[in-house]
Amino acid sequence: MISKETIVTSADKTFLQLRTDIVEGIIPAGSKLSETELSTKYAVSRAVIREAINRLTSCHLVERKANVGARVVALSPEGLIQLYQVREALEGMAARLAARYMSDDEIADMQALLDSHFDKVKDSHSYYQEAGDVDFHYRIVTGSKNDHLISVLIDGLYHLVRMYRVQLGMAGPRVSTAFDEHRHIVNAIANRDEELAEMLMRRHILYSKNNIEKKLNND
Amino acid sequence: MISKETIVTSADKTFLQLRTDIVEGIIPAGSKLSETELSTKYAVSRAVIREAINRLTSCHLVERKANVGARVVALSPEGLIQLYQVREALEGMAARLAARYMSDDEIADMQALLDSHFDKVKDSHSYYQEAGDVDFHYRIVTGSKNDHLISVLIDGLYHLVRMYRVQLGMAGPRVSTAFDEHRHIVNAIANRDEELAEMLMRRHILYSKNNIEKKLNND
DNA sequence: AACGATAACATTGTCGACAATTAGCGCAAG
DNA sequence: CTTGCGCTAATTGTCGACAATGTTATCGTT
Repeated sequence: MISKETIVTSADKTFLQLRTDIVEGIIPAGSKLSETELSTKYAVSRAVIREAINRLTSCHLVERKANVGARVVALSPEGLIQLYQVREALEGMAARLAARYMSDDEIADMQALLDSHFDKVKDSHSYYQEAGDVDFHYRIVTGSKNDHLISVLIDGLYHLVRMYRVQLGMAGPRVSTAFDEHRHIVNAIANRDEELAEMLMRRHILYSKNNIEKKLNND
Repeated sequence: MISKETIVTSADKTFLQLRTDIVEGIIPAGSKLSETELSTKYAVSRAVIREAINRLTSCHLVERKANVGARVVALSPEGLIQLYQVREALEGMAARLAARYMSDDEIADMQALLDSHFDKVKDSHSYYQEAGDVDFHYRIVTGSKNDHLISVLIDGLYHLVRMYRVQLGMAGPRVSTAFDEHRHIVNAIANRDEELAEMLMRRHILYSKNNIEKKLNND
């Protein structure tokens, strides 16, 4: 995971900049990444561009072929499905481990977060609160205390998820139902019921996938 | 995943060399990786060493701090537990997807593989057949047809697993029991029973973890 | 006109040098 | 004796140039 203190080198900044530009679609999906071009555009040497691209490659945001170049990944229905398959496995396990390892204080904090989220949802009814959703999943993942889960999800998959959300323009509705699911998951964690926590999280992600697929087919 | 055709650049070779040297313990766990030192040792420029180290960082085989340097990861009981937690989630899902997506031919091949493995185990009784075990898990993972699962496991976690196996000197016994578990998993996949396949794979990995933990405590 | 070889171009891979940052050491002050 | 400051040495970060590879356009042949 990358905190603000770790952003020190020029390569760090360029990596983050490039990543948001790709996720937000400023650099289109599937487009070629020319090293020389980017180095002039971002005003850094080719070496730092190369390092940034290599890091993006390990996030699966770009693909690179030797002696040919790097391209931003292409978004596809199959890619989305595969992404959610992995999310289901990993976040399910994260919920299980969160039920095992989160401290009572952390759980209380998460419940408070959910309450404040509820107030916002209650007021502006149809407004999709992405930040709240993201916050919730972050807490579960970090609550697992598992470094692999944390890095794979937070440094890797979540950015891809966001890329799909932004570029295929899916900002739910599914607010109130998703909120109830969050509530149930937190309750299971508070009860230290690992089995149920994992099961509910997997269902939650499955529903989310089905919802997105439905939207994909209707367009 | 890296096939033989993709090993073309000097950085590729150096990366692979460094990786095996780390996994096999030739470069000790926890030791510092000096760029200049390695560049003379492997007879390449510092740039390719840096690229190799960066790739190893995304495999979680080394950790890097800005302006300080890179160290080989330290092996710890907690690290091993976390590793197997992720394996359980990912390989469980891989088995589920293998039951869904593997072709009948692929399944038949895997059954044949298991038969040949059985013959070898039957003859030399106490011999731990790591290659067979690795082969089996590879087939399941690739059978999932999920690029994320494939790359995270085969390019990443498996090398860490092997590093623990080699350096903590755990070459099972657990041959015959593990073999039976493999057989059951393949049967579930052949029956297209996703639920059972996932469950059996998760149990299989849990048992394996418990077995290793037991050996760790006895030393 | 179509195809293949070849040469010119553009892009990536590799290298050595310089700049920036950190770690270690010695010295002085409290 | 301990602590804090500053300097030196070593390591990492960044850069521009050169080498190797891939791509494209041109030209000649069939």
